[in-house]
Amino acid sequence: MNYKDLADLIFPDAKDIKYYEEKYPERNLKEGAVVTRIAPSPTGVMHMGGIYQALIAKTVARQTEGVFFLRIEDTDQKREVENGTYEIATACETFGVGPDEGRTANDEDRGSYGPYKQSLRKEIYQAYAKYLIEQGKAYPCFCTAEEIEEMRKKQEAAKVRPGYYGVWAKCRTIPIEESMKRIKAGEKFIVRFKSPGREDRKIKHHDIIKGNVTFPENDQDIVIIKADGLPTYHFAHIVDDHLMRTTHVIRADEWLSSVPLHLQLFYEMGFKAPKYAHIAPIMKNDNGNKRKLSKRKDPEAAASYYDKAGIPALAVREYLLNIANSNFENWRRANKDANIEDFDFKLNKMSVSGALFDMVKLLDVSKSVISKYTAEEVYESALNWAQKYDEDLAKTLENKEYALKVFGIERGNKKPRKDIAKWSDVKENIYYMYDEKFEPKYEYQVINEKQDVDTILKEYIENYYDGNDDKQTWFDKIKELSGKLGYAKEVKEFKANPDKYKAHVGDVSTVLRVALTGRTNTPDMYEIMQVLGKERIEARFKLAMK
RNA sequence: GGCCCGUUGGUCAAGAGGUUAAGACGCCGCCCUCUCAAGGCGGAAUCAUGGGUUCAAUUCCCGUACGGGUCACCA
Repeated sequence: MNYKDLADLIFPDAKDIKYYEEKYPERNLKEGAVVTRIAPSPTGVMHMGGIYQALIAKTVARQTEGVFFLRIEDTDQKREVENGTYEIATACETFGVGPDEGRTANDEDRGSYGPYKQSLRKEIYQAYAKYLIEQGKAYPCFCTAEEIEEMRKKQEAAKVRPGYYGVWAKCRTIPIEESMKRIKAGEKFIVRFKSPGREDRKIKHHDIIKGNVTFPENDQDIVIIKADGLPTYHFAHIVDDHLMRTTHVIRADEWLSSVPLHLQLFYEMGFKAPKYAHIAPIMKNDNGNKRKLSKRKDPEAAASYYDKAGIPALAVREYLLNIANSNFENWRRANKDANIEDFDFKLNKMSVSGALFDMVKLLDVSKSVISKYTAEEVYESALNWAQKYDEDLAKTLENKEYALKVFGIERGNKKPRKDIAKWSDVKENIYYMYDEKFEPKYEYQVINEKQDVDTILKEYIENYYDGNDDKQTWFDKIKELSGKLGYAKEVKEFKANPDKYKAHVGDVSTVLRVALTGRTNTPDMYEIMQVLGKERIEARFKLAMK
């Protein structure tokens, strides 16, 4: 009786690992190409942190002409949620961080290193577990949950480290014959890794982001195959990232402390370990306390939140890049029109500690991003968003030709407008340009007497407005009108001699603006008038004079 | 609690043994201007703390406090 017999008894049908080693050969990539991945669990909606991770992993892969893939980690079937894979895959696509290969939204594989869903890889894990058992590096453990619990209590009472290690690892020393007998008798078991580590020895590790860290060696005989035959995260990570030929594991820093275990596992399997980059999570200020964005407590943790709000995916990516590499914004100022793909992202420039999520800044980034859009792009994006989330807006936008004119106001020139931060802002920004949506609100600030207002409006439309005027002429006429009615033609002139005039040209303009749009703040009034046309201007003035 | 990691304005942060300690968001003021959004200019605001090492420490070392992570048949 030897380890081989034990291994055969436990996994009689498992293939030799050579089969998989040959099936998933080294990737044929150019020198220095990086293979990265995201490996989320389908346990609910996609988290912002997941998008962040995906963006970073994808960026690094792209920079080196490598590969970025998506693997679904569904080894905990209790926590799995329906449509989990779909949620993850579509969120990646909508935020522009879709993988080169991996599991797709319709639960299929794309790429030749699959399956990319762990529950479908059961036999692979078992083959590798068998390989370990054959070498005496893993063993069956018959301890029940109750026994483990009892052991933990004893350890607590004795004030020693909890866990399954050293003398506490009861099943580690069971003779092969006995193990086999118990298995044949139908006793339940799981498979544990036989750790060669010693807690009193240190292991040094260089993390790309965290830098040099020193840990005690792992000495825990962790579970590698659970009662349901599926692997634990640790074991799946080793097998998958080896077989999928991942070169850089970029993951949340909650994993940092299991690096000693992972390194040990890679070593004992005879695999080359990947490089690690542990990302600090995105935080939130919760009543003065900094904590991780929480899927459960924070609506803004869900990736879908940003889609619903109408923040462009590009803005989200820019903001995230901002958090990731703080020199991004300096680069952005120097390269205003450059593609974010051209930014030289550096993993090792990422912050070691988590950044507080700053919605205000995101919105500022978003404003800049949208300001660079053409009217056509604004239209398409806004319409797209409206069709998903705002029927009324979508209907309003049906007339594309007109909508393009509206979105074209102060856009496309050197200093484009920066007033839309998210598509849900659009309504408020354009509705007054639609007669059926226009809601008059006649609050004229300085010039308030109805008679004065009416005179301005009447005079202007009858004797001054001409749709063919260029902007300068157009404004000169408003000045002229102002002068005629006893208002200062220049604001400065008014300020110098406030007693000489009733008001100034700015106030006259305000009257026109309010009558026209129902608001005191609008984009350039000349352009607004151009879009509305004389008839509609007149109609609105008449309404105001009623 | 053990083990890891961290702490520069309100926020994101650059930075180096000697600096007027970058820049961005936000805030305030001014300018521009027909009003806003912008844009331009300027302002307030930061090296957690105690002890070393040093001619010199925010930067290096040790302690303290605070924050984060982790200690599962969850990932």
